[in-house]
Amino acid sequence: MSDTISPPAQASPPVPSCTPTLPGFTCGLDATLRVVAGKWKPLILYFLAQGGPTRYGDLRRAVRDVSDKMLIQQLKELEADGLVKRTDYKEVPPRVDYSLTSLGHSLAQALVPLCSWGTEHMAEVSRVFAERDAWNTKRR
Amino acid sequence: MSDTISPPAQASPPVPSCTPTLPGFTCGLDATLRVVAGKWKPLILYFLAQGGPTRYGDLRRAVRDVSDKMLIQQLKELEADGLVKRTDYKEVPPRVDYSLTSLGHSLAQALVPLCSWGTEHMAEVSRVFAERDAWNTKRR
DNA sequence: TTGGGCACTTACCAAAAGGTGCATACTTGT
DNA sequence: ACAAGTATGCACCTTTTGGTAAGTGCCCAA
Repeated sequence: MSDTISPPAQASPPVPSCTPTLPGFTCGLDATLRVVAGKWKPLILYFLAQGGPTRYGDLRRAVRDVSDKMLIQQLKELEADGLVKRTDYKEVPPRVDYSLTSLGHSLAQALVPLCSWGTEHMAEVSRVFAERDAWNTKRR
Repeated sequence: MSDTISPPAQASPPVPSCTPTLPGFTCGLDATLRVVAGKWKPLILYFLAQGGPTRYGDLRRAVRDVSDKMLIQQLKELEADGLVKRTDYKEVPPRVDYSLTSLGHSLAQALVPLCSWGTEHMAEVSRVFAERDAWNTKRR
């Protein structure tokens, strides 16, 4: 047919196709993204993946810049999505801790390459963002 | 997975720590997320990773449900971030196509595990979302 | 001559996401 | 007595995000 079959002009292996399996999701990637969408979710997940069960206050201090409202909200969603487990010790000064479920753990694993990518290419990303921000602030 | 070396509650510690390397980013994961944030970006990236250079109209039709405004906007950002390359053929009926840069390709690779995760756990995710949506629509 | 496709651009709006700050009920430390 | 810490809840508000609809300039087909 067409002569345009100059194979992988790019050395990298082809990305496997993302087949739509269930209604409501265009593909697996889509499904994943809905679950990790949220400013702090991946960071929470990743943080929990590194340590064991973590108390709310510790989490709060670890994920700096997060507000109570946001942290609680995202934790609740993660819990509802079956990614984290909340343990309430019903004690007098409240004591609660959060840990990953096995599902949460598996997701955290899947995040590793993203994290690596970011680490490897952080310089480029940083530069690009600096430019964009500079341009934005100049314009505004 | 790691074999059963799980004496403590902390089972598998294969998640490497995400070290803050540059100012402005808490970690590599953070950096990555800023670049792929956006409702359509991962899908665009993933789609471009599967085929070669793609014309705007084709992309538009492929990523169904995306509006012109959104597609253009996200493409522009991806281009500004050095992930996609835009080629304008300056022809009479406009002809433009988009392809991934090597940086874009590497990011697409990093997305593969996320895609797989979603595919593998789509049933769980789907169920959880159905519940949540049902609950929301009842409440509203 | 009208209509459609191409690759956008713009103006306007609704919804969602996220932030601030106060309140709770109880305890411990000063 | 009072402040501070604990883990949240809630009301209010701003910012960000995404969607709709229209328009642009050009060409080709009917």
